Amino acid sequence: MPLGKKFFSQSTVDLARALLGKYLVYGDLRGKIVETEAYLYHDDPGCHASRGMTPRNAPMFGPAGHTYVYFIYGMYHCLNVVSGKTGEGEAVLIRALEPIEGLALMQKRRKTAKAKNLCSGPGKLCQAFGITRKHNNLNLLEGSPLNGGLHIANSREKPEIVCTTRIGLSAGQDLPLRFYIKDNTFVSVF
DNA sequence: CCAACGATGGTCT
DNA sequence: GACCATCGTTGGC
Repeated sequence: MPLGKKFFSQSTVDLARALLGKYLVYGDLRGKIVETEAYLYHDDPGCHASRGMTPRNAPMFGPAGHTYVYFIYGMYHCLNVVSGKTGEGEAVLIRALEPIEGLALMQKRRKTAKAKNLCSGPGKLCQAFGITRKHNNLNLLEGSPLNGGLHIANSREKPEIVCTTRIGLSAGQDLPLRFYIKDNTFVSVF
């Protein structure tokens, strides 16, 4: 079942935790979300929105449940789920998936057969799912005709969650805003 | 094994 | 012109 407005309306930290165990679905591709990071509007210098709205980060200030996809290091994309109040730039970065369906296409795009190397990082999972800037600012909510089929699907899993500091930042490194499913081997960094 | 580094281009100052 | 929410490769042990 696609998740709707109520699910995306919880606080950004709660959403980052609630997304663990849910599914990212796009066409015939499906992956279980196993690692996320929260980016907050207040007191978080690591957040793209921390110095105000710019053309790039504008989707973060929009409604919860939209996507925020950005291009990084000249060759990779990262997928976020916008969260928090409209007008305050917050989002959850999807950092890793456990591949569930559509492995053959993921393997072709990632140029590797190893399941653990298909979606175990924010750039990797966008490559495996074919997510680019064209998928920026799309509505993930159920019933949206313009979302291209990209959505988050529910599950009953209640995973055991580990919390650590976030990966790869040069500001806000000390905040405990990274979450992953305990003992899941598809996480990007242990 | 793992630390270091280069690729590569959009974004903001 | 500097920075960057990354990744694959390289070269040392």
